[in-house]
Amino acid sequence: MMHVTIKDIAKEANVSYSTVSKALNNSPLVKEGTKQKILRVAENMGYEPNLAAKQLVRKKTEVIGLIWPTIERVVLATLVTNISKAFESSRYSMILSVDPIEMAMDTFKKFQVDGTIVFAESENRIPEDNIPLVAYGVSGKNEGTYPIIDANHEQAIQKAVHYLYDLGHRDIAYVGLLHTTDSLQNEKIEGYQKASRKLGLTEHSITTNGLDWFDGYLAVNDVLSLAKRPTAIIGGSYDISSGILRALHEKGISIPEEMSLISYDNIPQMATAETPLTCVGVPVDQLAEEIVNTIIQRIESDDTNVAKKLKPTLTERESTGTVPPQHRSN
Amino acid sequence: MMHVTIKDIAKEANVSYSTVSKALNNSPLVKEGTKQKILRVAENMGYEPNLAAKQLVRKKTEVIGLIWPTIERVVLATLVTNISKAFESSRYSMILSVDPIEMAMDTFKKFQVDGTIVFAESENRIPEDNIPLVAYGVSGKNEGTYPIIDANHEQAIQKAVHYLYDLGHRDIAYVGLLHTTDSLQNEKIEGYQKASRKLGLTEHSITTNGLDWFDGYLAVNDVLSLAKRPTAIIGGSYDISSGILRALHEKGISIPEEMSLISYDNIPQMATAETPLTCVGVPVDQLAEEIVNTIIQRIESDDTNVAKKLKPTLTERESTGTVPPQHRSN
DNA sequence: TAATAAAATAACAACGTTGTTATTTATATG
DNA sequence: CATATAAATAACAACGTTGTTATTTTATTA
Repeated sequence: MMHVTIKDIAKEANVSYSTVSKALNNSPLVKEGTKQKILRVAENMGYEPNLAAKQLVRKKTEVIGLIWPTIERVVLATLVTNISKAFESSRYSMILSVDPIEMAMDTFKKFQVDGTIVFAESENRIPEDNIPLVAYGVSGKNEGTYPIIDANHEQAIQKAVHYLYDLGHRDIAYVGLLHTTDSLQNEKIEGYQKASRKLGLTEHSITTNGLDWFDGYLAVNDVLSLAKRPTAIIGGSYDISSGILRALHEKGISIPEEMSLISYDNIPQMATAETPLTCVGVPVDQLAEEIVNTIIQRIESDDTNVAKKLKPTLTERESTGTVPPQHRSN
Repeated sequence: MMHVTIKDIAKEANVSYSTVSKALNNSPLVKEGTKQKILRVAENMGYEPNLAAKQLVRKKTEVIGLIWPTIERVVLATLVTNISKAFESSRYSMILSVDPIEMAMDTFKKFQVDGTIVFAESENRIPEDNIPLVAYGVSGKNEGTYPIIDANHEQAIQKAVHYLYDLGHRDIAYVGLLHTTDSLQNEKIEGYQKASRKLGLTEHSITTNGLDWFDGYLAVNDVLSLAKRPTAIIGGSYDISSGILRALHEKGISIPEEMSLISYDNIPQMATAETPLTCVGVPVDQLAEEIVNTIIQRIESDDTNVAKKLKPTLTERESTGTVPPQHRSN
């Protein structure tokens, strides 16, 4: 059985194919009665519109391309899922490429996607090919040809520090990747430092060797051998925090009675960790929502809006509590 | 500047647009001289062919859709990257959807992809929508409307056992997810059991609670408290093995002097683990190659080939060695 | 009830390609 | 050198839509 076209429907319904087209697009120019009849016939015949033809005349695809060159990072996987879900309630659908940016752009240009979302790692300018573009995750100075959506990492960690402070903690360690050129990591550290200074706390920052779980795992030894043993730890990412969590369990340190733990990254996985983790960061669903809205807005109103730093949220779970009595400062 | 079409080129080059079309498709029907001229003009004008138009008449897109509903699994991420790479040397390109199968199929049907690859988790039949389809990873009985590519998990683990046996090991533990309905896991266990029986070894299978790294980490305690302490461990997956590795390091058990470790999954990450891991499984690049070839072949010759179980390979690294002297059985 | 306005439908030209058929131009043949 | 043949190019109809313009049908008015 060949593909059925509007002309087939027209013949079957005894109308002209232009009327069919209008009916299928719910145009007010066709009488309700005929519209219903045509719709029914189309349904019966199993009509599927031909995107290529539509595209050829309308020059719109209602498809967004997402470029994700580094699929190995779990946090981003969650974001992708959320973005995909966010598109469901719009008239757009999403396709994905894991190729390097330039290549992916080429593919998407061929497909004539209406817009692209790029998960960018470096701060390098992305060559904009006059397809509306929105980037995620390249902080740094933005020269403003395309919007950049980013979480406010600094503020997130600050929030974490203040939250712990309010619970009575005075010795709070930060475990993450220090001494790096990765601006994302650096922003977090700055948040930690600023908040500590503001609250008059001594800083205990412990560097890891990488961003994997065992990097966090190993760092716990360093934390515990600090001159003044901290009562709370802030983990710089989901992976690092799960390593920390594992190590603490291992050493029989109870959470949150003896040690509070709070993690960067606000993703659902935090709730299903060994001990459900309190965390800070922009919730992924919110992030996804924002990215989707921005690209759609940019497509539909050609709005060259500027970078957006999203406000992080703190989600309280079982891994944090008030400071243990024996450590309470007078 | 508007999009340049073959008609624009035709005007510029003083030929008819049909000649331009032929020239651009390198048809033997146009004289070498004019062909060159046209190509030059096209280049100069920055011509980009319009896929929609081409597609409308040719009914081919030379694009393959990959459906990957469960992006959270790292091993699959590596496979995706490899598949994408494998397509580079063909005339096809690949797009990805992370939507549920039915939804993704719909999107791809709209795009009129020439074929789809599905990463299937369950053994449920995938509704084939007369777009050529190749599935990856649903073992089980295949009723044969589409090819299923799968690694021979059972044979892989058997290979691991035999390899360890040849190194002198007589007490080999298997750490993985037991007692499950997940047929992939079960195949591995069967491999372990069959090989053990064949070689007359006592079985030491330790079940984990899940497939995460800490599941492997935790299982090590069970391994070490077995009546007869094993001299080698087979980890059921990359994640599990990295947990095992971590735990062994932690406990100061040297690898491979005191304990050999071999992992299922043959991915590049194995080489960059704390201790480079010996592993078994079909190498991802090979798997990717096979998947790509199969779908292309199916598209181009409508070959309804049957399921393919790929032969696993053992890659030797630093985590395995001969059995320690004190454990040697006479 | 004819004239007129409004509503519904039909006709048709785009959109940018490919592939088939028709025409022109160059080359070989007797 | 006229003629048959081959090579090169041009013309044009698809492909399946949308949107604009032309036509028909129906409703409204004097």
